[in-house]
Amino acid sequence: MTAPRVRFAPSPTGYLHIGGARTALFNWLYARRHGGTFVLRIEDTDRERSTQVAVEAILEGMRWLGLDWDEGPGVGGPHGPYFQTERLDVYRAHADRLVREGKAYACYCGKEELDVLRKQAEGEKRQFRYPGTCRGKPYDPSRRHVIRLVVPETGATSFDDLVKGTISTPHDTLQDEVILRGDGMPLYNFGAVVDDVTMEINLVARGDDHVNNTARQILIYQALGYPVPAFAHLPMILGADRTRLSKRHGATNLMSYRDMGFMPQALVNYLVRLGWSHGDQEIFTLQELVELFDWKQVGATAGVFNPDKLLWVNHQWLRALSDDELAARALPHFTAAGLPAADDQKLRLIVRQLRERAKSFVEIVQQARCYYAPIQLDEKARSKHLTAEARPLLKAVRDGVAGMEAMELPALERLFAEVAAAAGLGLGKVAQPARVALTGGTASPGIHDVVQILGKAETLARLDAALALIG
RNA sequence: GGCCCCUUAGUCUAGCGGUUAGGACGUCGCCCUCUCACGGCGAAGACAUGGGUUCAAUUCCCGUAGGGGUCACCA
Repeated sequence: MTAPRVRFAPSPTGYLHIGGARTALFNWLYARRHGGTFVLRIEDTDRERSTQVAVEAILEGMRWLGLDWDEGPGVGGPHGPYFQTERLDVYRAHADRLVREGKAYACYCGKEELDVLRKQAEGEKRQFRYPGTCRGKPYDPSRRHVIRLVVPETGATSFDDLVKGTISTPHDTLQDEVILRGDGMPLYNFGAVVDDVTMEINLVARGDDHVNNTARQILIYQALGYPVPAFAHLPMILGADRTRLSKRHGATNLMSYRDMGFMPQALVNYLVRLGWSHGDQEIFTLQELVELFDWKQVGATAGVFNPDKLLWVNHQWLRALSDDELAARALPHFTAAGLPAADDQKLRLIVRQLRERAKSFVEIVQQARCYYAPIQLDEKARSKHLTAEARPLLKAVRDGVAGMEAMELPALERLFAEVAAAAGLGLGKVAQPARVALTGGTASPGIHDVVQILGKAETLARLDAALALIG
């Protein structure tokens, strides 16, 4: 088989969203799997909505996920330019040829008059189709016009989708489509086809909201006399209510997941499993995915985005990190939260304890807050554990710690055990009050670890404060 | 509404004519235990529905219902 050339062609009208990221990922995986080429093309012909900021945001998202492109913005390539607005002459040339060959024609109908017809059809509960008024009219470049493709009225166009199987579209549901606007801008279907042809794309993989465009595009390929590529339409990602994923369902901006403390590997892992599978395996590295990816395993059904599962996947990735890596990656989130953490031994002790307890960097920060800021004493925890009965126990722990040189785990374990034994109580009777005094709450890593993280001075200070509080 | 696509537990999925319908997230219970996690064990929970085809349908075909997508001088 010839090496695949695939592309991801976002329009820069906003940030890179979850769905787009998955489309890009599948394309990238396919290209890498077969030693093909992954092209990034920016479809910015909607001048109203396209922005440079959005272009940057999309590139940033791609880089964050680790999806590098072989041709496109920044890297160039032999089929450039890769911004559609820089390719207007290409579309014009192709459109002119179609007009010359009688496969397309200039249409002088105003938008307003067509809207009237549209309304009328709507009123009669009729399907509106452009009536072909300008078919056969002579070409007059001096009048403002659009270019329409001559679409057959009978028959049907079908294709074999790599994920959905054979899909057929009757021509009577189509119309003489506009391929070039009055201002010379190509319409989506035309621009995409001309670019895919000139960029030698041989497999088009995109969201299945494009299924209905495919027949129209195939008609354009045929009018142009070019080979039709293969198609793969990926099912949509839905929200919990099974409607198209949107802001209402939570964050759809890929990069906001970075800010929420997710690892890019986790997003890739989760996104690929939403619609693709390899037996019972849940966790995949990018390398594994490159080796295993296959359209055959891509499901045809839309999937609901499940934040809980994403969090679980993220946890799997997080806990697999070494202490050093985990600390380094978590640090920016501490800083963002305004906590004075540094990449030091203390941070490493903290992340070592929190890797099993926190599923994201943000959760790590939440759970580690008490080691960098004054404790926020939970009232229920205080009334239950910082009691008169607990006072002598805390005092004993305090004095024990005061008498120790360094905060070594074995010594701390001995201390807490001795205090409990001396009082004839279980370890919990000592540990819980101490935990509340030291962290402000009832949930934390092992009490010895907490003391070690806090260090001698801070431990004593917090214990004294608790003692004073009890009175 | 027309057209197109989809349909295994709450969710993601395995399955590709004969299985006690498997795994994962989540939920619940028990164990471990200084709390919380982690881990271990266990439980509840699915083939939308009606017809065919077949010795045999979750699996193949058709209808119905439900869901999604799309019907622009947007992409």
